[in-house]
Amino acid sequence: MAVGRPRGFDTDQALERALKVFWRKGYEGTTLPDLTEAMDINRPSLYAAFGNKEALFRKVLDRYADGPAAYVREALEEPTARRVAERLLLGAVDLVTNPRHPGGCLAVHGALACGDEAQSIRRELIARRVKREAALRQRFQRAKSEGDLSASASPADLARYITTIVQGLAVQAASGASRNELQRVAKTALRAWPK
Amino acid sequence: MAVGRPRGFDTDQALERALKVFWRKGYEGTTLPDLTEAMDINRPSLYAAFGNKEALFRKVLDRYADGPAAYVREALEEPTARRVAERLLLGAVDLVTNPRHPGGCLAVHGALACGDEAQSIRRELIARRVKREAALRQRFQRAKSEGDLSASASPADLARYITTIVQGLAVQAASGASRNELQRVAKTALRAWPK
DNA sequence: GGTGTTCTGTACCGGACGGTAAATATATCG
DNA sequence: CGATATATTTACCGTCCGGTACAGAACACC
Repeated sequence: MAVGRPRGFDTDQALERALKVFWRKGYEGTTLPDLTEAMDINRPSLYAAFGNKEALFRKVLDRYADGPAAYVREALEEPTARRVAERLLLGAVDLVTNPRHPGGCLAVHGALACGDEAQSIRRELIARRVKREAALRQRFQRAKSEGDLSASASPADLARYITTIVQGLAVQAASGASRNELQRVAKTALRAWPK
Repeated sequence: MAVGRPRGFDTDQALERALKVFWRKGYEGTTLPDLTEAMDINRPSLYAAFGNKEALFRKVLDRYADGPAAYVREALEEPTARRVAERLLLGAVDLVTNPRHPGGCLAVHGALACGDEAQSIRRELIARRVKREAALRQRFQRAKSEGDLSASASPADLARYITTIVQGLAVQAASGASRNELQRVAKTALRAWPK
């Protein structure tokens, strides 16, 4: 066991609570009192354990990707491009309308537009979105070489199309759309899938 | 002419400059110094002419709807549902990737997630998004009765689908997608349109 | 040319922001 | 039992926030 006074709170639980707050209020809209109250720790403890507000948000982002948004990686492992697309869309609907979550997508509305101080977080979120789209494009490329995606289809176009819908779903959920409504959007979107 | 000292600036031009700032930084991310500097007026003049930050933002929203986003109303006047959808999608692409604009859509990322102080603005934006979708649904309903939209099509589903894509386009543009890329997204999306 | 009215400029308000110094409490190690 | 190391607590820092009081400047009216 480590020397010194042991930590009086569970960092994992604290991170989970911070995630919920950032998810609901975005990066800029979340204040340190918001965080310390939700995490039930005081400010110096937060700084000692997580660095600062920005570092905490990045840790929260990783947790988000490994937890609520883990469906993305799972979707990429589906056997066919069509099923990848289906799973991505329906997984997104589940995520953004899950009543146990704050609603919407942390990665989309965490810092879409923001002041100068949050620009670095904004860029980080953009980078993650771009990276996710790239992974999807590569998956569709592979599908093409494997023959389950038509030779005339464009992996880049399809990846961008699916990504666009997923992001649109996040905005819709933030505007109050229901799970059922968004499932129908996903279904409609899939009608555009190449034969 | 009105009595008293005349205003030393053009309110229309000032509003236009405020629009650009809010568009780029969102409601919360925009500070009063950001505004007064861009508008080239001092703070008491801003308050005398526009009320306060929130009232200014609402005026900016109206200007946005009547200016850059006026394509929405025009789109609704297209003769067929299919052409309404086309015009809406391509108009959105033009708007969110117009190099003369800040990029993205003010109504989408103005206040998607925010702190307690901005909740009233967030609700206002949600209300406007919902209203716009309702107008589109009614237009598709009309199209159905006029016969240019298949009897089996769902106006509600289609309206939500198109709205979702438009909002996704805004996020894509904020992530750096090019006009050409998003035009291809719009084209792909239209493949889902009912025969 | 005074007078009333409105706008501009400066300087300021209380409060909230993100972040930290310093003292105290609680553990392990010798 | 010290001695050492880490965590918590309280209290505070400078800065920026949105909003405004007040005095002076520029016009219309009589």
